[in-house]
Amino acid sequence: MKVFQGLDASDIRLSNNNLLLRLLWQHQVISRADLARLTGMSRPSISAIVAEHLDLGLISEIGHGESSGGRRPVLLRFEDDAHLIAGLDFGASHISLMLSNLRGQEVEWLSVPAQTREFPEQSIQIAMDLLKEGITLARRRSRKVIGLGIGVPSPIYSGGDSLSMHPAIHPKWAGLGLSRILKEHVSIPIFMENDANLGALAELWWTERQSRKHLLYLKVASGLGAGIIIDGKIFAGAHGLAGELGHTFLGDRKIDQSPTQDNLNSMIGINNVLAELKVKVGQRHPKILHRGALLKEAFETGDANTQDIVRKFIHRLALAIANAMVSFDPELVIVGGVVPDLGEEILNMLRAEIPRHLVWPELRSVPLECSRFGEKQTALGAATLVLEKMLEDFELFCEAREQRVRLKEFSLG
Amino acid sequence: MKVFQGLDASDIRLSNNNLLLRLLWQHQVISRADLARLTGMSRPSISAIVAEHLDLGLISEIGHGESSGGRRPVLLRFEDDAHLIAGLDFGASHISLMLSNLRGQEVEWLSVPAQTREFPEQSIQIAMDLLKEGITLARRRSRKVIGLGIGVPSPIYSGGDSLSMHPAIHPKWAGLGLSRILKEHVSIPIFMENDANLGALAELWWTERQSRKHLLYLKVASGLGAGIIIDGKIFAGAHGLAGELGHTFLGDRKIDQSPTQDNLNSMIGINNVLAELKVKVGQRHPKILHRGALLKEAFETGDANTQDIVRKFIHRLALAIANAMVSFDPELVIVGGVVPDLGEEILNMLRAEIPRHLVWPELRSVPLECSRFGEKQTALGAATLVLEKMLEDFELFCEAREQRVRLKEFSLG
DNA sequence: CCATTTTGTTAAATAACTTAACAAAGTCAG
DNA sequence: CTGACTTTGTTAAGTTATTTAACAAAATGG
Repeated sequence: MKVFQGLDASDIRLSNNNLLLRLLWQHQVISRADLARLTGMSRPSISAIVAEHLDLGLISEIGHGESSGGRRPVLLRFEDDAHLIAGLDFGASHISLMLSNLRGQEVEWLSVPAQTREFPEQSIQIAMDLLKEGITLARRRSRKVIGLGIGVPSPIYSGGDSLSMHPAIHPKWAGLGLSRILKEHVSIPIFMENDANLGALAELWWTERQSRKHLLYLKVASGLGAGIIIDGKIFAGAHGLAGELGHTFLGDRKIDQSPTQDNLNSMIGINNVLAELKVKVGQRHPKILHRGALLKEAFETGDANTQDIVRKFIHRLALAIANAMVSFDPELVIVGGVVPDLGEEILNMLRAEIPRHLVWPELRSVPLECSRFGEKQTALGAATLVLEKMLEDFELFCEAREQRVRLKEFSLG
Repeated sequence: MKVFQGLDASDIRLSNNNLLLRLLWQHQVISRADLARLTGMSRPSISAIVAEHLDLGLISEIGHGESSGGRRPVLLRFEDDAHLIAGLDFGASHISLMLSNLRGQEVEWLSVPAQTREFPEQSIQIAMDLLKEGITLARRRSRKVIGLGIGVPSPIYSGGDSLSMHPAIHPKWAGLGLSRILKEHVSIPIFMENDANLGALAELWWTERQSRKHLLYLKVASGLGAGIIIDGKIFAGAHGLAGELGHTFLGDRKIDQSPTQDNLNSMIGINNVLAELKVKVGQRHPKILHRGALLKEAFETGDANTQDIVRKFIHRLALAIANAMVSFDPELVIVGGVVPDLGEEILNMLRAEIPRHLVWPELRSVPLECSRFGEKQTALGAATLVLEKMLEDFELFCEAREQRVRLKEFSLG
């Protein structure tokens, strides 16, 4: 119904308000006169809106800029540290919380080992505790946490009034409405997304790529997941399943095979590859993300057979990436998960093979880069998701004034 | 730069103007009072905007509706036949022109055999002639053609100031800026798109599916192409290559194979399948689209070996569709090209196999339907593209008042 | 040092919407 | 059949956000 809503004068103010906030954020420091030039709006209007933002403390006047032949402009600065954002990551082996400022800069980092897939209740308890600690830390800095982003290693499942892990791959989470449970205990805006999509979002926002409209992020870990950015936004599909490339097939598959066999998750998943290499995963690499180094080591020190297995892995990954590129036609491909730890030699094999599977010149010259945030990728992406929503609709800032945290009351069963 | 433009009062009017036009179009017949309720706008505002549309002749008052306990409402009707739209299809074997009204209803249909891939200049000449004839026919009905949509069997290539066929797969079209050439001779708004995307658009708009946000259209003809609708809009990717699924790979591909071998185009393309079946394609089936019937016939009358080949074809197609579904996560899948002519038996084989490759329950219950517009699919989609643009930005209607057609002057080299 | 430029503000004008009031045209109970 | 009530569409006045025009403050520069 909202779609068919007519606009009135106050909607203009809302829209222009958000526009100026975005521009102030983007430019960090800018004058009213420049804002007027940038937007085509008149200086009186700019002044009126800027006054509101000054009142709210999101920007401040920091003195004068250089004259360009007349009166010197007053410089406005976006206050990156006005508030904090929480990014929560339900990883495979850890639950982590990042507190970031409004520029995606890490302020606090907390991480606790946890088997999220196996122990949902315990995981939620850990998340609550982390959140509580994060809010305490924020308070110590006299800052408020204005929003919470949550990353999960699963497509987002919309069950009833809540978002949660997908029961098809997280059966023990079935019936646990994660977003609802958290909402009952934290009264700030909450957003939830798949980890690969958040990884893509982090790359889009924090590595000089905000101008890219279409971006493909491939996370190779225990399986293969894609984060898809279309028109600068996460694309999740009709049921949150878009980009679940681990559940696609490459080989000459038999009709009677189960869809959990022989898919890209099993062909490309790092644990399967390490198992095939008979590499023991010891205490040295408790985090899946760090198992790329094991593969690198095996390749560098192994015999011909070992190298063949690695080559086969890279071959399949190259095919999967080429296929995904033709499907989504991105401007940039970023590979995350274990890939950044594979080392230059293996990476160059990958970079060399992909174009061999592409007919289109445009795609052959699409850059392939490594993700840069390691184990913090998802948490940072989760914080970024909150920031994105807030720069989009500034009213959320205003609503999120008073947060009551009642974490102590939490207990399941 | 336009992105950062601030809004002012006249933008509200523009937006509300378009909103009402869309609603009038959707409802076909509706009163001012209902429009006010639907949009949340006040009745005086509605009246003011409706008056403008009445002036332009896009709607008319057609009497009174039923009373709901008070004064009877004046009913407004969208005038579907106020203008005509041209949809031009550069097919593999034919060039066709559809004139449609503003409801996607066919008014004229012209089609001429042509080898577009081989003879670009001749094809353009044919298209010009068709367009000229179409405009003449429109004039005879005292109607104006207010926009031209063009469908091409190629990704759209943006070279310089023009859109054209992609030179990588249409080498003879290299350097021919199709949209520019046509723009020089027809002074109405022109839009161009890939045929699979237009097929998807036609399905979205004209078969009670306008509420679907994400839709996947798969055209199986000489190759495999996907039309992708995301959020109700065509998704073409960064270089117009999104959904070129014929250039992805399924089998256990060798690293040194060329990307033009062993891809889905060759595995699923109808001509290759018919060749494997040793079916002679005679005069009976000059159009690729109609070769589905040959496959059906072969399956129904053939020996075990023949049936196996058809089964293998369906198996591969099922895998390709399942993979595409996991990638794009649509609400609905529509198969076009030769598939609608394969008959119920083969279609049921396809419908039965796809869910076997899907883990996600949501995807297993996504409907698979056949496209319904046959050889007119692309031309209808092209006309639809124009309509979409115009309902989105009504100003295009106003600009397209005076069309000067100088088709006679056209000649290449 | 004075004319010119640039910036930011104040005051009046403009454009689109809203609300309030009203007339027209209908329903419905008694 | 009549009078109270409802619904629709219009007119007039009020609101909100914008714009333009005018101006003051502050800097440049010959």
